Amino acid sequence: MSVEDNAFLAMEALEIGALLCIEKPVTLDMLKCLWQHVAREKKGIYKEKERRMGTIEENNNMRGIEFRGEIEEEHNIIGSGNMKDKIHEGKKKISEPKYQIVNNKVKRKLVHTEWTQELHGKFMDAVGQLGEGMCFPKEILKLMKVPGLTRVQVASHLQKCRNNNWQLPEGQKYQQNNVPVASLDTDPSGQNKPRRFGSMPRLMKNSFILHQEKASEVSKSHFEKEISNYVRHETTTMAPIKNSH
DNA sequence: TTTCCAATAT
DNA sequence: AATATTGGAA
Repeated sequence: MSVEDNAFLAMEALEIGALLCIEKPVTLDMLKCLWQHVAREKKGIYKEKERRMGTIEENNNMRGIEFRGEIEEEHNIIGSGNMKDKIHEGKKKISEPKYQIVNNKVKRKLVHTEWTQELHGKFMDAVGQLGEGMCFPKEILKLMKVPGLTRVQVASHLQKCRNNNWQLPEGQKYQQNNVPVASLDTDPSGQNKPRRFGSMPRLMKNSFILHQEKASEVSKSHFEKEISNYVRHETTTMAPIKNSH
């Protein structure tokens, strides 16, 4: 970056190895474009020619690189990132930013979080702590303490779980730390009207079944009891299952 | 203003 | 199928 709008300087920088020369002050617009150059470089589609020649093009305050027309930010999100090169950040599996070259254009690849057994376990723990009527994405997120995880992501997962529509991705076995069970209505004041919001996800049935398979007699009966609690709860305060065609 | 959440998109 | 995004409502 330079305050100086100097073509010669820019060329020199490019000779030395700069990918791009931009003028100060950097605009937000400009910043939004930068990733494309990184992506390009990574893909090795930089031709030495372009470095030396495609210079003095005045383009959105950019020097040294022509990007208008040739590279366009493509907002279409492609495919789903293959989950291979993941890195672990805290407890959340995230993917590195990914790009893909299609038709000589740089496109962003979709990156999404994978709800692993561990992540889901934390989710369920949080849900269990919060209890029926108190399960809001924001609160769940807070209790989960997973760096990088967002409220919206939790909300999406919560939706799936509420609809009993979720299962572990490929091959992972489910195992819970705590067993979150909607507590029975023990509210003595009797003012425990069903809440419109914040309902607890209903994934417990499956979990119980998995548990029972290897559970001792004692804990088995324990689970059965919990199930009955759950069932009762379901019929009293759960929203009806939406029927899909 | 912020957050929810069902519907819908990818 | 799983996760993300949207957009009206609370």
